[in-house]
Amino acid sequence: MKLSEAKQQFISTWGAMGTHWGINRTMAQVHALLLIAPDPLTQDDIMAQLNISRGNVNMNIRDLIDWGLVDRVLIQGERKEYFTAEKDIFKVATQIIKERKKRELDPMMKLMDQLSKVEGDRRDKEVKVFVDTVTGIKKFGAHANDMLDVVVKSDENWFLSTALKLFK
Amino acid sequence: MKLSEAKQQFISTWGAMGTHWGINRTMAQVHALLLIAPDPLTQDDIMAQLNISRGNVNMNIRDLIDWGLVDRVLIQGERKEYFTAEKDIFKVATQIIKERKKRELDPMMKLMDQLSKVEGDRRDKEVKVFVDTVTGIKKFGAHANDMLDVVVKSDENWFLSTALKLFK
DNA sequence: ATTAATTTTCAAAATATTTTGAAAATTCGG
DNA sequence: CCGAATTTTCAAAATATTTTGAAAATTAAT
Repeated sequence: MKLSEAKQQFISTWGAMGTHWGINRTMAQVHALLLIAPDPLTQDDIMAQLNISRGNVNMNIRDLIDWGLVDRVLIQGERKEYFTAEKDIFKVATQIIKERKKRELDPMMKLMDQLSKVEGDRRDKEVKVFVDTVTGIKKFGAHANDMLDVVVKSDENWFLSTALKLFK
Repeated sequence: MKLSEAKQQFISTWGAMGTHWGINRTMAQVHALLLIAPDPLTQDDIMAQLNISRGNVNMNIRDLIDWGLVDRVLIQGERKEYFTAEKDIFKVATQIIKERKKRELDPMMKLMDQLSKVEGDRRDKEVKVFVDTVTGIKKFGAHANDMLDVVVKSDENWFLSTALKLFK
């Protein structure tokens, strides 16, 4: 397979995958493009390569920066802004996990705490099932939280990788 | 907080969360409704409680069954079909993880294998960055795969929970 | 076999999301 | 400070997704 073909394939698959992960196709494609770009790119480069409008590039780049996945870089003597993506996939994953914990898991757990304090008699079936469900989610959330911390903190830790396999 | 209010809140939040996880709002809401229902529900029950059309309920129930999160139950003497959701959240998570591994992670890894065989000189910067990125994703995928297996196989395993905390 | 209850399908309508592109705002060299 | 280059914004247009609802298919009781 030719490099140009492989790049296309990579960008398009990464984009499709993005939609399964709650980010939009274009944002994921911009990210993919930057991931495999040896040097920083400008908005115009991205527009040209992905065939999308300036406004679109601008918005998606901004979101990627918010997610901590892309950085602006200033190239001396150049007026234009350049953009570059973190290339280390473990760092990328770490960043995504951190953000999603903050944006999704934490608020969800806070809500479950509240909901578990619902009024009503525990002997009422309706109440019992509700509280049990919410409690189950809280427990799972705590477990997931621990797991994710391990992923985030361990990166390519060899010992951990080995340890994990013991549990399989 | 009243039970009815808490239920509403739960359903609506679970639905919103679904959109961040690549499933649609309604499917997540139907799931939420079934999670906190003490007894199996019919399509009509779901239509009434969520205010959605019959066709919509039907399609989303089918998807939930495909995901292995909901089961049809036959109630003796009744003509209608009833539906019930797995209530154990750890089992729910296990099921979701298994499915998503199969639907997303596995194909992605297969593609990365192909892409890593791209032709071209490794001393070419373009080629190098591309191959390095793809290789990084493969490594991460393997790691993620192991982690997820641990989650799936360990469930509420106390020892594991404790062990995980050591790595934090 | 007939029929009424129930489920499924799917084209069209409604809704939601994404994209565009041109105008406004900002930045910066001279 | 001026003006050209660049970035940002955002309403409107394009596109994509979800929902509806009625017709078709299926099911099961009589």
